[in-house]
Amino acid sequence: MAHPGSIRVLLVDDHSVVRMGLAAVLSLDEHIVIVGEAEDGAQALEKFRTEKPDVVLMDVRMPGMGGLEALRALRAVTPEARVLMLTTSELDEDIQRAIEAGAAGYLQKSVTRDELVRAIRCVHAGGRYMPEALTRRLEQLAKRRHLSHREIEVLDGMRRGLSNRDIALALSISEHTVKAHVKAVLQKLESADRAEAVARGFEQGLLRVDE
Amino acid sequence: MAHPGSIRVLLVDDHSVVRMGLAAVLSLDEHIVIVGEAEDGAQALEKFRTEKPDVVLMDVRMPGMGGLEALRALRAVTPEARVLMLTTSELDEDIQRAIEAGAAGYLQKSVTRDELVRAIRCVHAGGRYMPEALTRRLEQLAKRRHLSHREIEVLDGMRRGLSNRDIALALSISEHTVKAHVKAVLQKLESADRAEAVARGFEQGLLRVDE
DNA sequence: CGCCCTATCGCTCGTTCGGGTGATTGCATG
DNA sequence: CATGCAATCACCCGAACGAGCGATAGGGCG
Repeated sequence: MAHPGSIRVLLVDDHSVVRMGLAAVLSLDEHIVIVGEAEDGAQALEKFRTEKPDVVLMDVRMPGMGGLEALRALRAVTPEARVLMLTTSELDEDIQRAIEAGAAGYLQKSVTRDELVRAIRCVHAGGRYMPEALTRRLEQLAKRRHLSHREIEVLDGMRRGLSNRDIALALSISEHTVKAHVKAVLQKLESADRAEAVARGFEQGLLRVDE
Repeated sequence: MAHPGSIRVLLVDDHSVVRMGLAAVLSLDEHIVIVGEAEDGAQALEKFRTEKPDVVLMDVRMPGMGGLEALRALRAVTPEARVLMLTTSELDEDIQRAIEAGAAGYLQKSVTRDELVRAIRCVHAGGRYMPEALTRRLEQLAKRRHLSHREIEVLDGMRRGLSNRDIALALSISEHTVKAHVKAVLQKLESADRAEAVARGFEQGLLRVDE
């Protein structure tokens, strides 16, 4: 190692431009050494085994094995791995899942060089790093009433244009019960009708575009 | 200019990491010179006036004035401006809009260094650059019936949970007309009801999560 | 053991939705 | 000029929706 206290970093992002950018930004700090790059989750696991980095900088969205899966897989094998998640999409409850999955921090790609370096140092030192804006979002997410498993299934039925009766058939329950669930969904999502409920579902990440 | 045939490039992206990455990638080519960077649309217009770049590399999504607006504004004043749009979100009909607004090319950030440089040269030479994958998407988009402006307004009403009557009030038209629009939307989106239509709206990028 | 939440089922009733089938105007494209 | 499309308005009607009242049974938790 070039410096005694150097921090060995592994970059994981499917966009080469972003990797180059991170490398360019981080190479300005003499304590940080890029020991490897990976384009997807599988490569990340591979590189982690061979390079044993101190900190992993990982994109959330990647083709194939996504960042969250990779994070979980990594933590399952090596719980002491320090992983800083990076993202472009700010408004997501991926954040929550990332934290639950054991991320040591969560950053947006719009971070300044300074904040990025601070975050890496913080994480390397064993701490957690979370930008203020995101902690605020987290609180919002915690506040929001969350739907039960059944209610989400019903919401998904609505999304697919099914009538209450058809949802009932699909779930093998009575139409009355479906209506009860629909009512609960509408209340919890503060929606006037199923159309708005579906919209809220998308907005809050309960429903996803990629099917 | 360092080289006689050098291409003067302006970078526009709100993520400093991406700008650094692009700068790092492009500075490897001796014919390309970064003459400026901007963080948003307004800055881009400003920089364009002062620097007169040959090619503008612009992100689609930016806070404040988005990339598309900036593109339109730029082309309105300087129709000969050569703008290459960059994006992370692959599945979008922003592409179509970008082309309509006069973009000379459309790239994803996952491009290789090689392709990026080729695209810049191509655009600088007066051509258009469009990755194969995106041309295929464009055809798909062209196939799909697209909603009129009014129909999208009505769809947005549905998304907000408004009844036909309320949409009518909001748009200052009769409820009958709204029903006609709703019917057209349901047909075009092949939806059984407004809930599914809203879902399709999100899936096809007609409606956006960020409000 | 109570308490809360979830899932399930039941009924009524007014409102809204969406299909069917029309029409007219205006604008643009060919 | 004809054709097509968007936007506007109009009527009828059955089916679906959502509100407002319920109830019962099971699981987790203090």
